[in-house]
Amino acid sequence: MFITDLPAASTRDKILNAAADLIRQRGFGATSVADICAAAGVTKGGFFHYFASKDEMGVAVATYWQGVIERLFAGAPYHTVTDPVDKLLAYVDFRKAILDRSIAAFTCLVGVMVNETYSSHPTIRAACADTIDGHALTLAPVIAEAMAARNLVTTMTPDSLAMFIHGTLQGAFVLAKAHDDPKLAHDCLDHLRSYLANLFAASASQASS
Amino acid sequence: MFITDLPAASTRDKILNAAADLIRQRGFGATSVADICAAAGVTKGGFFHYFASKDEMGVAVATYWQGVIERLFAGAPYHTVTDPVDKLLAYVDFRKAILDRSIAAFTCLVGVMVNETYSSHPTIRAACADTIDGHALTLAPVIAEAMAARNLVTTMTPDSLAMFIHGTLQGAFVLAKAHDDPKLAHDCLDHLRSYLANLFAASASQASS
DNA sequence: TGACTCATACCGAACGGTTGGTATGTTTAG
DNA sequence: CTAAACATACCAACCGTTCGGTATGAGTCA
Repeated sequence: MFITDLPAASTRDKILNAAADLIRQRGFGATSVADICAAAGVTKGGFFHYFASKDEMGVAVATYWQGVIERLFAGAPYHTVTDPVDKLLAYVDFRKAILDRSIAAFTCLVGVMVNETYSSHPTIRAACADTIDGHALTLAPVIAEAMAARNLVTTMTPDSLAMFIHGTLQGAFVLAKAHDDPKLAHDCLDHLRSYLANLFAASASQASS
Repeated sequence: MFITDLPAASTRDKILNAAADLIRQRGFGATSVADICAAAGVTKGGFFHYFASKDEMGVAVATYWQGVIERLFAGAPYHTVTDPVDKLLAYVDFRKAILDRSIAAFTCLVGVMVNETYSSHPTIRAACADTIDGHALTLAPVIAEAMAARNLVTTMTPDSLAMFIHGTLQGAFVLAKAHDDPKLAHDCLDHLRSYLANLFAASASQASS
């Protein structure tokens, strides 16, 4: 979604919301602080009252973004699914459902930012990494449960699969942007779903106990 | 690789090489034409002799990049593999082998550019899409062969799987950048490999004729 | 051969606009 | 009254772009 649409509590949040939306459309370097101020309904004085520099604000949005997606996924239906494998698939289904918005609205902020900053702005890069991990690794426990439930014997770790899922998501976003069409992303998630389904279904036959 | 290391035939290519390397590190918006000129050993006058604007040069690099990866993959060992399934897996192995360079050196130019330009520079976006498709869809025929060879019955199309593979690659790059560590990318490609292996192995049992 | 023309390749100073950032207010809340 | 929360005005640096210029070389004609 466009988080600008949400009611923003503080001025700081208003700035962060506007920045996140603009950066997702144009990237970090191409959005000026003047643009952000205009979108947030604040002047530069207000901006630099809360952030010492544009870069510092960059790490702030990356961190802020973690809270945004936390709220977005908190009420998602996959949480009510009991079987861990089904819950994992329901997570993918939820991500698919989100794709029914405009590209700029379902795309990942930190995925965009990290491309521009990973070598020149280490602090922003680190904040992006934390945000990605913070959400991605919430899947690790349900993956671990799923492995146990299906007696999956493998060298693969739950963390690694959780990161793969989110890597695939990031890649799906890139393809959708390149073609200006969410269909590519849908197809990618279908493949991801089928990978997960096969992974846990195949081992189900060799499960016993 | 850093394509700047390659011997550049023309001045135009020198500019394009320098631009590609810089953009992969900092992004399109953050690399100035002055930076590009300095890296290419050309002055601004020379730059604008070949390109009417920075944007026009953006679509030029995106197109130029297609030739670069064509040359990179032309001599890759996976071409000599005869069995289509093995060839597909060998392709993934080759992509894994490439990850043994610095992040800026194995990362995808158009994947970076499309993030910053998909909504504001339609022509650059389109050029990026063409470049991605141009390489990704070279896998479609071998996937089609693999499906035929293993009697795979599915609604999935070769094109869709080819795009999924490259979506996964793009996502792997994002994760590697976020953590400043190619290990994440390696893990992603391992999962991708296992998806492909299972996909074509599972149907082998139900293959006959 | 040599003078003249013309096109291409490239240089580098300069321009107007924009950028991130600052210095200095003025307003508001406690 | 004080301090935080903003607004206004402004600056130096940098941005993409322009443009007058030069160097080189190929083509033409006598």
